[in-house]
Amino acid sequence: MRSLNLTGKLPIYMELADKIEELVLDGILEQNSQLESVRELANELAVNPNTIQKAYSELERRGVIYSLNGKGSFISGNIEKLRDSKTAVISGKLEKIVFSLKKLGVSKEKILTVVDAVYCK
Amino acid sequence: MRSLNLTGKLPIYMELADKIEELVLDGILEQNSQLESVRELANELAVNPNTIQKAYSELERRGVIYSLNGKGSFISGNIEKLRDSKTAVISGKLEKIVFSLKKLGVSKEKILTVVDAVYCK
Amino acid sequence: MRSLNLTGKLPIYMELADKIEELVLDGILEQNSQLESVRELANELAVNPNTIQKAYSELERRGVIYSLNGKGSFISGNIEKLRDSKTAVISGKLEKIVFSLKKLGVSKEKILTVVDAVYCK
Amino acid sequence: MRSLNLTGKLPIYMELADKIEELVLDGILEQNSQLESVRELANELAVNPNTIQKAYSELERRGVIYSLNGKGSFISGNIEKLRDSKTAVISGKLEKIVFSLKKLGVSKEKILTVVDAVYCK
DNA sequence: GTGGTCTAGACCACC
DNA sequence: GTGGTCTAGACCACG
Repeated sequence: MRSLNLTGKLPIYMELADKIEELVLDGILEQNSQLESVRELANELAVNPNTIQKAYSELERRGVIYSLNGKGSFISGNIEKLRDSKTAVISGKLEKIVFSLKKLGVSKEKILTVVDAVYCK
Repeated sequence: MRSLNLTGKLPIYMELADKIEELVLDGILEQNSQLESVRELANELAVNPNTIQKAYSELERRGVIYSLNGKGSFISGNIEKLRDSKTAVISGKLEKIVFSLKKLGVSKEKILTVVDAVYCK
Repeated sequence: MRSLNLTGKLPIYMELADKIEELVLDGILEQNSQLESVRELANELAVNPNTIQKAYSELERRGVIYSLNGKGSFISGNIEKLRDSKTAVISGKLEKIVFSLKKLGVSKEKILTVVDAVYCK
Repeated sequence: MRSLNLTGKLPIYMELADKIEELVLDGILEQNSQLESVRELANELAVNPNTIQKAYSELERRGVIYSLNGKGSFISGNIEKLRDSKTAVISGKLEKIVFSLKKLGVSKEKILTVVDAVYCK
């Protein structure tokens, strides 16, 4: 049985949604492939089906998955658009972070060092 | 009367604490100077005193302020340490952000462009 | 093999019924001609026979087709009446839509422009 | 005690959300005014609080209301944008409707008559 | 079997 | 007091 690795900072359904979204964006879950059913996953993770349902609803809202009544839930076939919008969001966060560091007196070179480090890892 | 400029994403006491911390780190509130009393500030901001109290507690926990029983709350005299720890925290966030962007297929050059843009602003 | 072009907003049996009704009203399926059997169509569309059955029931309910026990299902011979009732239904929807737009502050002229555009297309 | 006037076509939480949105767009509920609490409304309408919660979540997602933890839920202060997007959606529906009527052989003049009738009402 | 809705009742952080 | 999350268990339409 897989477990959830909860951070506890976010509600369960949100962490689950984020995790699945990440798997999709990383290409680990293939486009149009079927997800586990609400009940299956609820059973596996020892979580209430309603919570899984909420996670799936959130993912559908984000366009990460689509659900067919009576058939199941499936990974979206339109991931590029998703990836673009997510990139835009995270770039926004990057700007804020860099701005904060600048205000704290961190030099540009120091930041570039961090960026380099991550990219060489 | 000053107002709060709530973003609504965080609890009020947290936003208030963040704001005060920022004022301290920016040098606008001087070291060892006295903060307004809980009741004064609550009155000014039209906020429940409990909320102010919680914000002050949060700031004390972070080491941004210290409280003297019966005298009031004061800005910490050791801001450098504060600035360092905050820098460390934000650098950690920076790493995560950069890692996410790398996974999304964003090139290092694109990131450097964003960093440059912020530093030239 | 024909496929379904599912929109996903409606249940499959409903989308199928709508599509067949449209073919009838457009005169593509001729009056009193025989429809494919439930099993044939289910096979062609790779859909559960129950779903086809339900679509046919829906069409019979609407008066679009009629079924003869042991012989099969046939397009209704009285399409004009059908067209009239459908026109009435859609006109009702039109009224609601126009009323909504009026309440939203859209001028009559703006609506007429839209109507014109569709009719000149 | 107010009642719900359920149509039964949509889930309760959706009908409720639609109804409240309508009241907001009609200007009956004023901007930034406070809504009844989840529990109050649940009690009034004899519906489970979770259902009301879901309706409020839906409205927040649409930008019709905003919720402050521990304070309550409030009508959005930015209704114009809402009205515009809703107008766009309904205009799209109008096009589809008009197109259907055209295909059914309804003349443009007949449609204009209906539009006139609504606007003179 | 599937997703989705609803109820009942508990718990939490926040104000 | 408030909104929000979660569990447990039931019911429905759909395929």
